[in-house]
Order: sequence, then C-alpha cells, then structure tokens
Amino acid sequence: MGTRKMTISAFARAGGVGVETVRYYQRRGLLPVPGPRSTSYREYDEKLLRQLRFIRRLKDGGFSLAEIAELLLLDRTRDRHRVHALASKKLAQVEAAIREQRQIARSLKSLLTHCASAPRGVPCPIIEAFDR
Amino acid sequence: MGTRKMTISAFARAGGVGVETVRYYQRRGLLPVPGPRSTSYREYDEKLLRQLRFIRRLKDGGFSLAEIAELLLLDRTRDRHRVHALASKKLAQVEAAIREQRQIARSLKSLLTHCASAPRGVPCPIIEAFDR
DNA sequence: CTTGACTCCGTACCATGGTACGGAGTGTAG
DNA sequence: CTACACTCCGTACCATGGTACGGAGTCAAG
Repeated sequence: MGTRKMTISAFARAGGVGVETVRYYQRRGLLPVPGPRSTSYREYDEKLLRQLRFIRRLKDGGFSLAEIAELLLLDRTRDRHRVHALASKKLAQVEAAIREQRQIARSLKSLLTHCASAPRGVPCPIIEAFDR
Repeated sequence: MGTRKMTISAFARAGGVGVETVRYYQRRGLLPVPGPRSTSYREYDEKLLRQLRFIRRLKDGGFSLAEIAELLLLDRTRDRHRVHALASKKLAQVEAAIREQRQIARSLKSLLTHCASAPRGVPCPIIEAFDR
C-alpha cells in the first residue's frame, strides 16, 4: 500500500504547491484537515494527495476554487443529475475556451510568419494580426 | 470612413466593457487617452476600438494585462526579433494550455458517460474521473 | 435656461488566489 | 539534551483586474 504518511511539507512538495497553499485549501474547505493522529503533527496520505492533484489539475484548467469546491461536494453526494448538469455545463465552457485559444494560436502563428517575412526596418503589425 | 467619434460610454459599449474598465486600461497604459479635441469630452474612434478589441481578445485568451501592454509597446517598435521571440514563447504556452484543457474536456466527458451509466443510488466518482 | 444624463478625475473598495510573518510548540539527529 | 528544522495557528499582506463613489463640470433636449 502506498498509504505511507507524510508531513505537510512532504505533502505540499508531492502536490507541487507550497505549504501555505495547502493550509489555504484547508481553510477554503477544498482539503480536509487530517484528524486524530498518533503524533501532534497532522498526517497526509495518498488519498489526500490524489485530491490535491485533482484540485490543481482543475485549477490549472481554469476552474475557480469555488467550482472545485462544488465538485468535491458533489463527489460525496448521490445527486447524479446535478453532477451531470454541472459537468456538461462546464464541458461547454471548456470547449468554448479551447476554440478561443485556438483562434489566438492561429493569430500568433500568422504574426510569426508575417513578422519573419516582413521587409527590414518595418515593424510587425501586431494588432492587425489579431483582427479577426 | 468609419472614423466617426464616440463618447466613452459608446466606446465601452462597442468594446463590450464598462466605462470604468476603459479608464482602468488608460491608467494601465493599455489604451491612450484621446488628446486635444473640439469638445471638453474625449473622442474615441475606430482605431481605438480595434485596439480595445485586441486587448479583450488577448485577455480572454489568458494573456495578462502586463503581457498585452508589452505587445502593444512592441507594436510600435522596429524590434522584430523581440516580437518574434515573445510571440513564439506565448504560442508554446497557449498550445500547452490547449492540451491541458483538452485533457480536462476528456475527463469531463468520461465523467459524463460514467455518471449516466452508473447504477442508481451510486454517486459518480468525480475525483477518479480526473485521475490521469 | 433648466433638467437630466453623461463626463472627468481622484480615491476607495472589492474578489480571487494566494504568500508572508510571528510566536509557541514538537520531532529528531548528533 | 540541546540545536535546528519543521509544525501549528492566527492574522496580515500582496498582486491582479477590475468596480464603485463622490463632486464638479458639460451637453443636448425640451
């Protein structure tokens, strides 16, 4: 079993965040504060680490901490309809964001080629590259 | 010519932002403050509107206002190498973000199908759906 | 020529997502 | 058994990207 115990600093390191961020997530209710333990320091395990990584992945994917908190709450709920509704709404948002990013990427690429092929001394027209 | 003049509120409306946001962008140096004019109110034109839209598109695409300011500065520069370097760095970032979002979208879709097909009364395992 | 909506400008306040700090206690290696 | 890093907890502070507010001036319609 990979259920060895970690201190908060090992836990934070394993999750790729700082100790203060772990505490902050605990305050926000995104991570439970580990309960009764043998030592006077709290003990963090693999299960918690998966939860931390879940939080980071979603956050990096553009979810707000409030949305993540809602998903975590839903995770312990039997309300599959609500889960389904929330997930499909968010899926639509994520797909819209992807389309937006792709348009930006296209513009950046066109800027790049025009910039490379522009005659010397002429600046690359950046704003125009982003005119749809 | 579509160079008719607008007041700040018409300008903000046309750019899809609030008046306060326009002022904020002026304070941040993202938008120039229109100079000498006939009336005592400032006059905004199409050129400025293109610039405002540029700002919004990039901001919505995940650029920070500081990055946008840098691009706008570069836009008036002859330093094509710098433009090229910055744009290709940002392109890489945007492409990484897209990959991240796609992974999130995949996870959401798998959550959606598992959620729909789960036996009654069983909660959908949200965190597991996001375990890579 | 007044009324009402809008402008200008400065300053204050807000939410989000952390990051830092200080003091007291604890764990562990030498 | 002492040194030193680390923990815990509370509170304060920070950057980003706005949003709100108040007072004075202005413009345009009726």
